[in-house]
Amino acid sequence: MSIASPRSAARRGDLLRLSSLFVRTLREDPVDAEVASHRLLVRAGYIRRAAPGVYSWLPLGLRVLAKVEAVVREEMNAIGAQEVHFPALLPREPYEATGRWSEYGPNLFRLQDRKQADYLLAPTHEEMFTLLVKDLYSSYKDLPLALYQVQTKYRDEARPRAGLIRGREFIMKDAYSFDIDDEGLAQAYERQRGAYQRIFERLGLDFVIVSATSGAMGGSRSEEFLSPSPIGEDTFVRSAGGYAANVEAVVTTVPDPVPSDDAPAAHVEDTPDTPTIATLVDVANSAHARPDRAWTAADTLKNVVLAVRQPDGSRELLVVGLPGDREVDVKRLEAALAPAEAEPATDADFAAHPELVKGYIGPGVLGPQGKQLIDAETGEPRSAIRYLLDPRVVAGTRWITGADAPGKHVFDLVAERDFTADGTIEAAEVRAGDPAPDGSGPLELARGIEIGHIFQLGRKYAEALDLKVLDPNGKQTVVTMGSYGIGVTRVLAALAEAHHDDRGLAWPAHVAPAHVHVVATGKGAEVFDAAADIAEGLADRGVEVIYDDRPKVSPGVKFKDAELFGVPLLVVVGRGLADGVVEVRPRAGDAVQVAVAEAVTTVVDRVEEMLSRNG
RNA sequence: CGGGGUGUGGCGCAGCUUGGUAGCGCAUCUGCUUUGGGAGCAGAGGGUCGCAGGUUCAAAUCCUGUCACCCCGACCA
Repeated sequence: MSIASPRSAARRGDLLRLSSLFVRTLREDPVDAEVASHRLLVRAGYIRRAAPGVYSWLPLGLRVLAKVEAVVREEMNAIGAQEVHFPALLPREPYEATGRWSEYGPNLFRLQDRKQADYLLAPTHEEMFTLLVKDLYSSYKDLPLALYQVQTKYRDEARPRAGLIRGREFIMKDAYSFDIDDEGLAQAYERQRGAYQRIFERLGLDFVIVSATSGAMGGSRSEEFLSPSPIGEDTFVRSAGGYAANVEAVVTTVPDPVPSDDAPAAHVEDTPDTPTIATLVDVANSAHARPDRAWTAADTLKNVVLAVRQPDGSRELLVVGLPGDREVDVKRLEAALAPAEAEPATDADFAAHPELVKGYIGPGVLGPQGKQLIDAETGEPRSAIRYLLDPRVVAGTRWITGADAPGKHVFDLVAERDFTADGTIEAAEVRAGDPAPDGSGPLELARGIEIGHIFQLGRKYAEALDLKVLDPNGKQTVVTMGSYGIGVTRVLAALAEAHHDDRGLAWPAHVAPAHVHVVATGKGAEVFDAAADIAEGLADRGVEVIYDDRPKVSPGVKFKDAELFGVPLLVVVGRGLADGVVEVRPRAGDAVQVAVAEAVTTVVDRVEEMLSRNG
């Protein structure tokens, strides 16, 4: 079904007759479909749900999928990556070796064979790629190497949603690079990055590249490709000056220290019934008003108690201090603490630490200050709770914060002068208007669908699986790897999200299931004959055609179906035939009348023009 | 895993309060009419009412249990 060049006419285009095409459109939205891509792909008969997060592909959907895959393959091949194909069904052992059999947790589909041997449905294939290269290659002369596959992946997502956007079975292109040194890895990464840009450009999909945290996968550099969309699950920031990042990766701009020589000494004040920031600000303004302006939440230092759980299971308390007008962003917090995880402190935690007075916690009992406290009962120094500050709390800044006693707060507590912490942490939420880390202006927040992710894995998997080659000096050297993924089915969904209206899909020409949709309206044989001639003529010239040859179907239904399918160019053969003309109109646009005799030539030109616009 | 909700022909739903012949729209099939924006008339086929147990002369409906699915929050292409 390749998109044959109409010019060459070397190959006949597909001609799909709706009277026999395996498709059924739905007039009503499926009740479980919330987002446009899901709703329209089901209604237009591209996909059908088979199980939660698992979809069957019908002819039209499969055609679009194949086109997306074709673009991905062409660009992968163009940078010298070679296609392989691993099983989706894999034995346990390789995943045991890297620890992922257990680390992946409940998201891994596990099963047993008749001998009770453990298997899994692969969520990703790092292990297999690494082992395959290890099997076959053993010299630096074999490198660099880049391999990829287009494969079905399985993840038992806690909550599949939004149709193809987050499924439990999905198609992913995953590529891996193998290099002898960091420089080689950096080059491989850049090649993949370039290929990704070309892929999404050719597909007609807007995207932003944001720097990302590499998270549990380890590694140094990592970027995500996001398709901006309100229904996206990732929040990212960008500035007018070109900065873009996942919120997890945003580094706070640290203000300059504030001179505090003339700051008043810290003083404790009565602030009864002020366990929250809002009540504290109210009381501060009524009972302890400052002369120049009103107190705001930004004047307060909020201390949030958390429990941090390390991968080895150990657990310790942590207090994060941040301006009272900002919330803790759990994703940023966990990214900052990775691989440890954070959880809320429990009542038992507070019971074990009587110095923590809920609602009135201050730096006085935390971190460096806490180490100086002597436990009244034992006479020993207390075990101080680790205390990390938001980077905005720089030397000289003045705060209202808890005095570690019920109903009391400290005013004019100056950072560095009156208290210090064990360090800083990027845990506060990022807000619109915050400065970009690179000075390129204020940030705006937006949502995006993650359609690709590239990162420099480094040597984690090569070490775990002992992938080494001999270097020029005859020494065993661990190979360094990169990993590059594109969610192919998700890309298709993102395309549908980006290209639709309230009447249906509206595919870019390169991925549409066909180039032209020919509709015959009317009942006379001459209409169908003329439409069939045009459809055949177009196919002969290499154009892919959907031809609505259904008899006894009203024009309204045919138009509605055509709009639902989303083929970019519509040709209507009907009432104009008496005057020797047919209508040619784009999916969204105005119709032009074309003489029947010119129809094929005109449409071929239009198709060529559409296809040459991208890639 | 926490919260909310729903299970009735392929799809969308009513019926349940107050037990008594399973219904409507779309889709499908037949016939006639209709043919430029989801046609009309007439007829037809298709349902273990999620599952199990209980109450009852009688259960889609009441009771108990269970399973599944969907939606909103913590993970990822």
